[in-house]
Amino acid sequence: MPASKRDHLLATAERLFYEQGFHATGIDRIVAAAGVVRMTLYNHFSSKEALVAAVLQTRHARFIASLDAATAVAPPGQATRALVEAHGRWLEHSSQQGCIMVKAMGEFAEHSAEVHALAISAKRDLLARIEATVARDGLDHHANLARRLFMVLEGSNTAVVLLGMQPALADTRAVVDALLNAARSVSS
Amino acid sequence: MPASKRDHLLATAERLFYEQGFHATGIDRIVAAAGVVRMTLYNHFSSKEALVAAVLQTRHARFIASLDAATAVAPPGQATRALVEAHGRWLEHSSQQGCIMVKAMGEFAEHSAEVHALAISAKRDLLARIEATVARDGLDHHANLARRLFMVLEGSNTAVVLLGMQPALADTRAVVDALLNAARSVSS
DNA sequence: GGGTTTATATAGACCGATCTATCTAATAAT
DNA sequence: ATTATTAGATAGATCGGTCTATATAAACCC
Repeated sequence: MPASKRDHLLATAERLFYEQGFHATGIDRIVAAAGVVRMTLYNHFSSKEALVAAVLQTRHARFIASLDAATAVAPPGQATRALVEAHGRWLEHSSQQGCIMVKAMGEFAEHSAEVHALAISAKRDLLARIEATVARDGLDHHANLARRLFMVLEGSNTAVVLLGMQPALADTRAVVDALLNAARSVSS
Repeated sequence: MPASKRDHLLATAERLFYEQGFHATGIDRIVAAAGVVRMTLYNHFSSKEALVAAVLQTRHARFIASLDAATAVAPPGQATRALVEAHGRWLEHSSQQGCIMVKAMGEFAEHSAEVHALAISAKRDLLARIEATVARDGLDHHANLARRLFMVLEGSNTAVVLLGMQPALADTRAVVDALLNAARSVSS
């Protein structure tokens, strides 16, 4: 009972795009790695651009689902920290080499308005989630705090590559703590 | 007195690589934009990979020079903030669409060990500069603090694209303030 | 200065490889 | 019978890189 060829193509393309880059990954390599033939891919996706868009959409859906699952069960007032921890777990098992949306922005800013807009909206989606979570925890100045937490999580994406996973996660927690403590006491 | 063709090629390639991506920018487009002929490029650079490496090196040298110039003239105890401000100015006039080293890591991780190592070492160079600057300001736990400041500056690269320049810079300052205040009072 | 070497740039043909995408015909699977 | 998949040829464009022949111009020596 293998998953559908379409799903298998999506998973294979996601891995190759993420590891090798979008433009550097040809259709032939994707279909070869997926063990299907080129027409099977074009049967499910109208173009490489459509395949890239589908990859980003499905990956983003998984990401958001994992964040939502974590915040949903968090104790009152702990949703923000739960979101940060969930983000850390996402880095650990799905994003050790940088954020795929950032990579997509870099490669498609001038090449595909659709893909670029998709990556941007994924990031805005994350920011909106952070803002809603911060508000739910009853923290003051939640819009300001949310943007700053967002910035820290963005930084942790790169820090993982440069500092290693465990230091990056520890430093992320430390910076988040500093922000949350400052928010409670000072309310800048 | 036009700059040398080599310098002009470097500047043109840097702009195109940054805006359009590395793999998506062909040799033909670079030489056409630079107004030179194909062989002129290969006269100065042995391959596209060598051109990419040269672009990253010269850009990084400019970046580091601007940071060093700012910290060199900073009042005692203010070098860290001066570095953060210098980084912000770099974003304003040279890096409004993400960090070129991050883009290079994404595109060359599996395609060029040389380019990938160069981008990594540029980031480590920045981290080392932050660490030296924090130490010069006499701040405690300077290695920990430096890694966290580094993470925040990495986040600001992406935040510029998603939030706009001025909000990103303001949020960067706010997070840096929270870290520096926490470092002085709590020494975690 | 005049003539000659030397380095740099131009123009453009050329190479094999790869790129995305399409087409048809045969073959499985439901 | 219908749908999905395979196999493979094919298209035209572009890729990075090489080659040769010509032209320009500064550098050097007498």
